[in-house]
Amino acid sequence: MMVESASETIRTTPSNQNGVSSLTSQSDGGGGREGGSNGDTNGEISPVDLLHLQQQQALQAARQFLMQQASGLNSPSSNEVKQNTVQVPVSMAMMSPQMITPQQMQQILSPPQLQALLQQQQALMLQQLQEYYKKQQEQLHLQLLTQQQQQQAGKQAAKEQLGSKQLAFQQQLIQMQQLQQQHILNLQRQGLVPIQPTATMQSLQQAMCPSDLQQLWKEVSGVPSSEEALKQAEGLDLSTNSSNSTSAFPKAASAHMPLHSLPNGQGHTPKRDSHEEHSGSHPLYGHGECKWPGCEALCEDMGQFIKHLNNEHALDDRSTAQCRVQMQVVQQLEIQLAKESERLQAMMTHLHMRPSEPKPFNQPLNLASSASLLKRESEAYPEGLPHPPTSAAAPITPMRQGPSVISSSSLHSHSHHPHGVGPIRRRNSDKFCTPIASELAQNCEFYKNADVRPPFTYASLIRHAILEAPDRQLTLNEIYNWFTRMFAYFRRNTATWKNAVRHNLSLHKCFVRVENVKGAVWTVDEVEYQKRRPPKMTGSPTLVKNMISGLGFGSLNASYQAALAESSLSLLNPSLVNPSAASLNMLHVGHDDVSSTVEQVNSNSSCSPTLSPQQYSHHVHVKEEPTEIEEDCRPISLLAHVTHSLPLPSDDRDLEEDLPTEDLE
DNA sequence: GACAATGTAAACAAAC
DNA sequence: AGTTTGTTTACATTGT
Repeated sequence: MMVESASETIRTTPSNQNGVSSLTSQSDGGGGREGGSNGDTNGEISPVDLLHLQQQQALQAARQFLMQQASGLNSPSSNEVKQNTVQVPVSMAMMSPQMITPQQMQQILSPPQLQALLQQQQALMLQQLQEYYKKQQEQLHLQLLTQQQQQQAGKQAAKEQLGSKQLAFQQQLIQMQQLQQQHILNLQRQGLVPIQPTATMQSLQQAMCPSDLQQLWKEVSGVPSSEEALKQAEGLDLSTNSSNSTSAFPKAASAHMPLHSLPNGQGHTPKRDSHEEHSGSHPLYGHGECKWPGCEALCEDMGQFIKHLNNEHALDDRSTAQCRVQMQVVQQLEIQLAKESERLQAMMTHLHMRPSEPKPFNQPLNLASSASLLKRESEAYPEGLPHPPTSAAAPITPMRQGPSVISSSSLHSHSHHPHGVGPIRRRNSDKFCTPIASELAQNCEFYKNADVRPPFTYASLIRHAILEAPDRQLTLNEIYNWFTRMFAYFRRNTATWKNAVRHNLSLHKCFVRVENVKGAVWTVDEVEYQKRRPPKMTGSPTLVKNMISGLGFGSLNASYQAALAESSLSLLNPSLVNPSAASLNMLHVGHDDVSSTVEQVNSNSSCSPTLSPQQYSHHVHVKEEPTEIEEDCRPISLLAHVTHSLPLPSDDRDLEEDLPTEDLE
């Protein structure tokens, strides 16, 4: 009985893949009103009007600024159908073809890159915004001063108006702030930025309030059409209405989306399809809620939702405004991404990191390649874990490895899988001597919190988990725990990845099952593990050598390595990193190549191959509960001095086999 | 195109 | 009886 799935029922249903095939252009007639002229206001030419004018100019500037950022908008490209609507966790903001989805970004870029990129992004945008706000404020101050002077001058007539003007200014300021928040929000909404729920919620709430949106739109979108101008008078009412109709607005809806729209394709960012009325699903409808920005109205079924949609989100000012805002959000993100991509490309080019020849384009491919490059780097470096004797070749392999390690493949693969969890081939790590440790070490926190699929294969992850364990052995359940503990990503789709884990454990010889008093535990047979890809490099040792020393990589390698090592040491659970683990676990098993290298490790000689896992576990034994990060009471305390030996040379000395258990195999 | 590595799904069976 | 753990098989995708 396939009980298996029973336990993890979850079974990511989203088989619907991504019903949302197309992002059909936001028809919404959006483009329509270009704004500029809002001739609405009155007609006297008083100082007040002058002020008003200035004000408008300021606003104009603001609009332009925003529009500039979104200038890409015009390019209809962004509307093209994205086949692999893959569960883009983020808003479809990134759906533009030339853009990579955040998820893809995540997979392509290493976490640190991602973070850096995002931070840059944010910093940049914030900076811009802040500058702008500053200017605005200054301007307003000036204006106010002027007003005061005028008041003193005795123009009482204008007094009232001035008062209102001041109010207007204030509003403007507020709006500016809102804009700013909105901006930040947008970034977060992408899902690219690990969000602090609390902070985000606030900004979200503030930013997404319908009425705010409306105002925002009015300011941002430039001048209202004549029609709007007419309605403007009613504007206030309208907004109040809106807020009534959707009283509950602010929070959940908006707050959820960004947070949960994750890889699994549940990202429901509103997509305005004109022909959405599809039978089963609607991009704006999910989890029984209306996903219209800022609206979380509950709708039991499609019918009700449609009704709601037509009633509450009909083609009116508010909806249009919201739509516009959304559009801008999307555009801005796209633009920003493009910029960053370009920058990255430039950087890579500059650093001669010819991914695969810097392609003139800046999009995906490059990113992918660059990513792969980076990956390779990481691969090339040692990680907290020791390298197998044969590793001499290992570290290098990656280099000779073609340019595209990850490439688009991983990007597309998803589409085939119902679960957002596409077979992401990050052969990178596991293949050659897992750089996992370093990667992980560096981005430990990142993976823990970000719902990003780690760029490692199951095998490498499992191995890492096991090696990280105090006694280098874990029960299946512990492995599971490790996964969930270390990766936010593995807190979902449990059925899937757990199955994969089991599958990997059984499939790879490198994972040895050892019967223990307390049941069975899994250990890693490093030799086997390394054997996995013998054919590759084995060929030309000389070549290897060359690669190591030659290719300026050597040096880079070293330093980078050191850095990585250090960081990993500090970040990673000490017990894990410490070489002792390595040495320990490699209780030598005298193997050809290995043996040679082993000499260095002699220290451990004590560990006779006879040390069976059981015994082992006996004295160190910690199992039971996922003891996590505790210091393993391991007898051997090499850590002390070895700590920094990580940089290839020493550690490289491979680990040997882990335990004599191989026979079990 | 063959092949290896990897990921996912699923069927089964044995152990808990 | 229901779960968990393991093993296998099948199939798809990618990269070599």
